[in-house]
Amino acid sequence: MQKNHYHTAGRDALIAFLQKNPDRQFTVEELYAQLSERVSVGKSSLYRHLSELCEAEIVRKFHSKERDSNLYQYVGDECDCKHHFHQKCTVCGRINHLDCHASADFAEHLMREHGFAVDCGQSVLYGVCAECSEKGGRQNA
Amino acid sequence: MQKNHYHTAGRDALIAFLQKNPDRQFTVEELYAQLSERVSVGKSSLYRHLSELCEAEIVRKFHSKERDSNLYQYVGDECDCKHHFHQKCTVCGRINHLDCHASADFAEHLMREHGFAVDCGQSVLYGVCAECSEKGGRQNA
DNA sequence: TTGCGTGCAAAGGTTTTGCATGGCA
DNA sequence: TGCCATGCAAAACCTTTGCACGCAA
Repeated sequence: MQKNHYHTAGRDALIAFLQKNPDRQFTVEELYAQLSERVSVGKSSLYRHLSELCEAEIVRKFHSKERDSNLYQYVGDECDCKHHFHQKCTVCGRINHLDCHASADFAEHLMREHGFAVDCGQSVLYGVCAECSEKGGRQNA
Repeated sequence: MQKNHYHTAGRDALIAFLQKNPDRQFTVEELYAQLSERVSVGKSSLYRHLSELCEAEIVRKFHSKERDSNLYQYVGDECDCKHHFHQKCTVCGRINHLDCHASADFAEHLMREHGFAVDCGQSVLYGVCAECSEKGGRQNA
């Protein structure tokens, strides 16, 4: 990929904003609201950028069941996300990277015993994170 | 839930069809095409039924990244899907239930080491299944 | 007979596309 | 200067909703 020929204000602002919040997800609407405060930007351009950034795997697109909308999150380029699973908390929405040998072990088990070549990068484990568990219970189903 | 007062042809046909293909997922469009061959059915009713069946956890709604559309799959009621992971092949689209101790072991590891209470039922592992691997390569990215 | 379930059509929300303009190199 | 990227508006798309009718009980 990597076909962004020109450097433009809107694009830079979008990437910078996402990059500043690597552990958060945003809807297009939220990104539009944030960015249009500072620079002139249209939603169509946002969609175009996000779609391209997703292809380049710099940004990831999620579908939130709770909010029933698409969310975007920066995942960086140097990320070794292809080699570990991701835990997504269904309460707070945060995504944690599971940098742990068990990840690799489990992937290997899947391959050996089940012939299944799991793509860790794509696979998201849903559940409730430690913090939210401690806070007691589930805010939302 | 369980509030279906009446028994109607359209509803029965939908459930029967999904039940006959427990390992496959369908878009609303596909379901509409299949069912409208046999019985009179409108899309709005399909949406209404599916939405209700999802609430009752008889059907599960997935969002397919590849096809970028919502898919529905029968999961039954007696299903112990809450206790094992699911493998989804990104080539053929099939979902396999991972009835295996490693599933539980991994879930326990997540809880013990990471304090993460994973919800297996919601968590889908993406990858390429054994069959598709043997067929060689990837039909679609 | 009663009232829920239905299909149709229209509305609603989100995402994509066409096109002329403006900005980057 | 040439061409890409942009923004606007319209279109396309999927899903929900309103409404009058039909069918199950």
